[in-house]
Amino acid sequence: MGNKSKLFKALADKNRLRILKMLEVRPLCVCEIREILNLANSTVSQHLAILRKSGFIYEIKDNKWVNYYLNKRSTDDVVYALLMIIQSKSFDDDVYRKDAEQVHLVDRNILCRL
Amino acid sequence: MGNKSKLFKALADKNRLRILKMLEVRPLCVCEIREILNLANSTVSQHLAILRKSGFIYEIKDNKWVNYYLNKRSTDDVVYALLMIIQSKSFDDDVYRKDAEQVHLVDRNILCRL
DNA sequence: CCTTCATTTCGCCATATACCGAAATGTCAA
DNA sequence: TTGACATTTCGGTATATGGCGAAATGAAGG
Repeated sequence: MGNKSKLFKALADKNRLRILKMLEVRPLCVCEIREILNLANSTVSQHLAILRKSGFIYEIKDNKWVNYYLNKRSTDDVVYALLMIIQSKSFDDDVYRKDAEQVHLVDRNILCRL
Repeated sequence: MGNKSKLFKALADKNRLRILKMLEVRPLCVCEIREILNLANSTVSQHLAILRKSGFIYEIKDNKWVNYYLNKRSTDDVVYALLMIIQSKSFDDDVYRKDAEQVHLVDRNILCRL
């Protein structure tokens, strides 16, 4: 329903696509994403809010961190289909591969201080 | 390859989505689209250029008109999958339905003068 | 070659978006 | 309650985008 272009707007940003591809590897907190994308915490937080409002991700608070998850079981057909595309083999890029490696390396207990 | 966000940017506009949904009904020229969207010819032309450069549509010149077609047989997996979503039953809206009606009614021989 | 007419390109303006740092918020543990 | 720390919200700025009208382009016919 509503405004379909809003869904595509959420995906129409290089950094937000990188975030979704990283969440494909595992759930992440803001500071882990900040470290990999090399952006300000506030900027990452904004991107996550946009992806969450569109239904592509959801959050679960855990201790002092907020973990963000890829919403693989979205009940919105369009969101679900879009996430399938983004997770498909064809949706690939050097940047995404490098980010995925970083996701395995980052440790929130070391890097998280503003 | 290249910049995946560019594909989503092309779809991240209300009027460009309306154009794709109208082309689902039948090929159209610039002035028919202008009439339905109520935009300037130059604006429609820009939107079509963006959709064409991303591979969602193609053009075939016919007499004095340029006809734009939905590129249903795109060889780019991602473009193909995105067009499938846009053509799916779930991708619906009152605006798209009204536009589709208009597409049946417009006659380029009557309305085309700048 | 000249005219006509659909379309595209250009220059400009208003709004939307991405980004940052600073301040506010929220949560946990001392 | 207070302090520490992850996150979000706020205010501001630079760039990107969508819109228009005018001028340029291109194709068809006289």
